[in-house]
Amino acid sequence: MAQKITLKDLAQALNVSVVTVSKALRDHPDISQKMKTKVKQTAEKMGYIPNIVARNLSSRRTRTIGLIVPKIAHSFFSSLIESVYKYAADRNYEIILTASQENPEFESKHLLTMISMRVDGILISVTDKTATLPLLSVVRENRIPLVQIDRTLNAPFSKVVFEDAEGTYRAVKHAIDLGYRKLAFIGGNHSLHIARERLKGFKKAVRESGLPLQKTFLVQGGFTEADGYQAVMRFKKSNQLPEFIFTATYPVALGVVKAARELNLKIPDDIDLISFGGSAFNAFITPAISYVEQNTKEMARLAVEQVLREIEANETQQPAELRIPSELRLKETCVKRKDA
Amino acid sequence: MAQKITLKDLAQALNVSVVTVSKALRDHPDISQKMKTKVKQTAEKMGYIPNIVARNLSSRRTRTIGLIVPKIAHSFFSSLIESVYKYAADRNYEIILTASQENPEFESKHLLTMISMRVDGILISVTDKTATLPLLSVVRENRIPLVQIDRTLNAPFSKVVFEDAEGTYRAVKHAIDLGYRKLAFIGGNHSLHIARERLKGFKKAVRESGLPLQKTFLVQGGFTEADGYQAVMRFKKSNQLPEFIFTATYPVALGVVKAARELNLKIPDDIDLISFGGSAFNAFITPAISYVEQNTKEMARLAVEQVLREIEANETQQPAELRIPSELRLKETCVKRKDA
DNA sequence: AACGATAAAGTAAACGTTTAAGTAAACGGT
DNA sequence: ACCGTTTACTTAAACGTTTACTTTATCGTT
Repeated sequence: MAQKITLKDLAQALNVSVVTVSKALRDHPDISQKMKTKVKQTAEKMGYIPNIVARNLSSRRTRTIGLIVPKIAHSFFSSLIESVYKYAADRNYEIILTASQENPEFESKHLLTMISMRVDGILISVTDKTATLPLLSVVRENRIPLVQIDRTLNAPFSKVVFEDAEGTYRAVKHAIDLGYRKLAFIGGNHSLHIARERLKGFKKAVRESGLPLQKTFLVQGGFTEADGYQAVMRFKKSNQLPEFIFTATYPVALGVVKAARELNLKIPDDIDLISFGGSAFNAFITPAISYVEQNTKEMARLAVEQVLREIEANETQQPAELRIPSELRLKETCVKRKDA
Repeated sequence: MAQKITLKDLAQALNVSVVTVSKALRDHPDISQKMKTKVKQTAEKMGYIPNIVARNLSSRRTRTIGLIVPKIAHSFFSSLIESVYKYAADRNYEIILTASQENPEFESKHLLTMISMRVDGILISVTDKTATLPLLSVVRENRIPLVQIDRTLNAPFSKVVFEDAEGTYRAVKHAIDLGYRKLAFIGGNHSLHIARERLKGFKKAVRESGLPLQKTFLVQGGFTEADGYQAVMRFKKSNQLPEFIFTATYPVALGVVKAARELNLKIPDDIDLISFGGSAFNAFITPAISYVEQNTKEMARLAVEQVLREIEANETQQPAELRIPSELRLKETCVKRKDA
């Protein structure tokens, strides 16, 4: 077999029109059962493989969803991605994945590529530095359904988020109940909803307990291991160590662990810790970090469902905001009373 | 802006032909500098976004590489994927990623989808159960460049692999030098090159030392945490515990750790361990597992380069086999003499 | 026996590009 | 002044589908 078989080749072999073949293969009601089986048989026999590119151009849809995430090799995102793929596959959609590498420039470039590729919808979780995303207006103008996941901006698109404030509040309250008084928060860029919400939950818990909010203990930065590491190192330098740290992500928590080891601070005895989000590896880490659970599977499910709902609705919908409860999972940090 | 701007719209606005616009935007030498800037300006002004689907159909190439892996949320694969994306981006290629979920059926389905999408080339790392991949003949007939990565089959396509036998050999030899005598190997399906090679390296080290090869200590299975866990549990049940285990992957090693904890066996004192492949989290795990390093970045680089070489060559090439040295990284397992 | 309805096909056009093959004007060398 | 080249553009066709519309034959009703 030298050349690719096309509908035309099948049509010639069967002595029918191209459209008949096309319809037969798609089980269109126009075609008789007899013809359908005949067409399908010869398609099989001749090794016909449909050209999806041509189909996409002709039908003006691609059955494809673009997925833009900041990182792939990252426990939260890799499991989120995995689940998005699964739910999309269930609905017969393909996923085009790109990683912005926490770089807003790449992010914009990839978003443009997605539009160029004519994806039917977009799922995006922005970088930890993204303040605005000007291309969103292009997305809007072209009426491409877009759903923001977890790391969201203040923009008129649907969102799927965790109960960030509530989850953080409960975790910090738990720490206060254990007797901690010097509480720190290591979080992210304030243009992101999750950074603001998690901080809000933190502040609420502290205020409610009548404790002071120490400015130097509220760290604003990125969401990476390096951010956690640097924050602790700065605490140390200024000779002001907190008793408890809430980290806005699991990688930040690992950075804290790393810094603590280098500084010879014992966790949980010298510094205790809870993070927003866990990891498949957490059970193997000593001490296993207590965390606010992020149900990535559920998040993926809701996001895929929402974007497909918007794709399949003909008119533009009101943006939805879907919230996933986040429960505290106590492991080996933050489990005993400070003075025990 | 209601409708998408096309080349035709630009051509009308500029009063030139569609082809002139197309060529101008692509910096084709046919077009004068003056016209190029004029076209580009109005394209910018009118918010033109190229339709990649139409381009792909017309040009019969997609500048896209299909990447099929068994798993995404897996330390080895997620970093491999991340690097593949980077190197592809450097060369202006897009990646279409799918995960077979260690399921050969999905794998075949995805491979067919890739062909349907007319990717220019394919990178594949097969599942831990794949024995043959019949669609490879279709890939061959259609002259689609395909490069196998890490988990390879015996098929006439280029491969990028680690020095599996050598790396394993050195690790096991190291264990023997430390005084271990009861050595086990937990590996994968023998239809995979890496399973055979790693086992070969293991056997070579054992034989060279004049030690016996115990059949019950050579476990053939999958590459997951569950496989490692079950293997140890079976060792225990048969009352035959090895002193040292070499695991063919890092997840298998984690399974061993998990089983050891449940059985109250101390690592490295009761059972010692080296795995093929590490993880970004390894430094946080106690004890940090010693491992044979897999340089995923280099593997990705070679794979992307090789597939692009084959894409850009007009005729079919002789399959290449690229091998990446694998060094032993000693961490906290397998570092002290057995009788110390 | 005539009629509209239905079933099962076919024809024409379109999707938005690129590639290949012209064409007309300007240019340069002898 | 002539002719071959080069420059800068245009025209025509193709990529492989799908969608919208049309045609023809068949069938059950009255």
